[in-house]
Amino acid sequence: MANYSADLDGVLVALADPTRRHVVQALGRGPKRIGELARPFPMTLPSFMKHVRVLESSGLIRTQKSGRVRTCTLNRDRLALLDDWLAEQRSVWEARTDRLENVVTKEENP
Amino acid sequence: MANYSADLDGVLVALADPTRRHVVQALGRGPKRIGELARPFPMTLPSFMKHVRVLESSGLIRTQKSGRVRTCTLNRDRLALLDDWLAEQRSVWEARTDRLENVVTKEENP
DNA sequence: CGAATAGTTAGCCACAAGGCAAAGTATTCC
DNA sequence: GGAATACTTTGCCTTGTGGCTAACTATTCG
Repeated sequence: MANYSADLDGVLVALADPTRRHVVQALGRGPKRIGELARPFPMTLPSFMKHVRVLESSGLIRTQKSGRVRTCTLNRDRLALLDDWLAEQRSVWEARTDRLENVVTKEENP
Repeated sequence: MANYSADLDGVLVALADPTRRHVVQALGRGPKRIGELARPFPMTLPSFMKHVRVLESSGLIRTQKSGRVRTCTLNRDRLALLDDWLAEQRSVWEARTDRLENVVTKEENP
């Protein structure tokens, strides 16, 4: 589990920005170099690089430099953290729904 | 669909904070009044209220005042936006995996 | 070698986010 | 009616985020 909450926090902070979500989506189609990734966005390269670093430090992507080119890859495992959290929430309110149904049942058959 | 991206943005921004995630989790167990919700957190009420407003404007919770008490309720539909986005990502990279498998297959049977 | 390419570093700026204290407004209780 | 309760509003402060320009450091191509 290794600090689930802090990790989840990083992932959510990273995804709470449209540019970064677009990058995640683009990388879903396969690895890309920085320049290629940056092209669609109306911002300078240094600004774009900040987003890349946020994504990298959240663990959502990995990057690797070979020669003068840096290539980015999506790390799908990290998105599972979100799945897990959502599942947890669902389990919380399903438990509650069950309790409510018990109440209703008891009222129906007193 | 009504501006899916902006809505998703609001939801993710709201969830990208541990305090607000805890509130969502607490409300999963049922509606609660502001004071009750705020109690576990080491911050003043005005600060806490800012979080409540962020959650409310993201649509993740609804609030309603009766007398001097404001009650908060979780709006589960909003979490579905996240489910949808995750499903979309999965479909993107599953499509890619399929393409890769085609390549492998072609290489195996040239 | 020299020029073009691909990032990177450094430094700056504006504004949003998250926190506080203090004072204000309804409600509700005695 | 007066005191206690349950938020609300105001105003302020610090830090973090996202963006820019300009200058710098490799690589690679001709």
